[in-house]
Amino acid sequence: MKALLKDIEEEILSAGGKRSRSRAAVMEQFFRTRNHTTVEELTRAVRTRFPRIGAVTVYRTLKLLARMGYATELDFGDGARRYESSLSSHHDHLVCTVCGAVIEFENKDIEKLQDLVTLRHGFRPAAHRLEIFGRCRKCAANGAEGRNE
Amino acid sequence: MKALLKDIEEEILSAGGKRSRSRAAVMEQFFRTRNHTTVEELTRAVRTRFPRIGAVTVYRTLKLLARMGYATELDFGDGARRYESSLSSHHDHLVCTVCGAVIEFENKDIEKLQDLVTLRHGFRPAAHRLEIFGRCRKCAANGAEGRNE
DNA sequence: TTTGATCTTGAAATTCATTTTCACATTACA
DNA sequence: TGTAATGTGAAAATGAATTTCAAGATCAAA
Ligand SMILES: [Mn+2]
Ligand SMILES: [Mn+2]
Ligand SMILES: [Zn+2]
Ligand SMILES: [Zn+2]
Repeated sequence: MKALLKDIEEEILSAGGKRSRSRAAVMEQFFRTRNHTTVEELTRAVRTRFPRIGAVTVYRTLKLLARMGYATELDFGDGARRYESSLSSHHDHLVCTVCGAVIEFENKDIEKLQDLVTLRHGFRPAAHRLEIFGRCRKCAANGAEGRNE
Repeated sequence: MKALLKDIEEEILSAGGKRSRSRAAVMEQFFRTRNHTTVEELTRAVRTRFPRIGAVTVYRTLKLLARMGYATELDFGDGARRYESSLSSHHDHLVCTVCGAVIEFENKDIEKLQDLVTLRHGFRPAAHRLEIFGRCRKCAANGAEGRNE
């Protein structure tokens, strides 16, 4: 984690960037915070310790991390872009439309079938996303209704 | 197609709505137009014949069709919501990040594996989306680069 | 038909996430 | 240090989508 931040800083430096305390604070908070966070959430979290850091810097830092491959941009269709660290291996998501819970899963068989599909179409895949929306176990039991019902 | 529009009108009526020429024009254009269209595109198309129809009506009509189950909202991550008729059977998409081409595919095996995944998590799926981004055959041959490279 | 309650429309205003701008601060490096 | 480049944060701008509202259309009951 300490090493990770150091690596990223080095990479920024060798790309002509400079170090910055604000950015370091945002990055540290990001890798520490729960996954699938929004800019707004992360900004609030960072500000408890560094009240002067603006949301713009959070936007910029997350975009930078995404460009560098250390973060992945997500969109669960609720109006706010979400980010997750790309250190954990690739996975897809079950999104509960009632309580917002996000369950991660990984399924090699699905991925293999995807490769077959793209191959069949002469398509060179670069990325994919699979999101399944519905009710999590708890919310299904409650009989609660989601945001689209 | 004529019958479809009639059905939708009836359904709107019996739900307490009223007929409207503008909405009828938008709906007809929508089911006639190419798939995966944006509000902006559809508005332009409708306006060639009914110049007084505003974009707001197109927004409203598409939202209505989506709510009624006749249209599906899509998001290919390029900033504009897209819609497609939900009359054709369920399918997922390969999206070329170079030329914007969209290839539809359907894979029952993938869907079955998805059901296994949700079952395993006690998750009640209501909808899902699977999008694979990359280069279509033509753009891959060209060696062209996409919007994220 | 006329009436009047209700729905629909389109322009303008608003919202909201994100991006851009810009003056000032910070950093790297000689 | 000096200085050229990058980074910051507040405010302004952007842009898609939604809301508001006054005027227009539709429908069922008289
Ligand atoms: Mn995740
Ligand atoms: Mn499609
Ligand atoms: Zn839930
Ligand atoms: Zn292409």
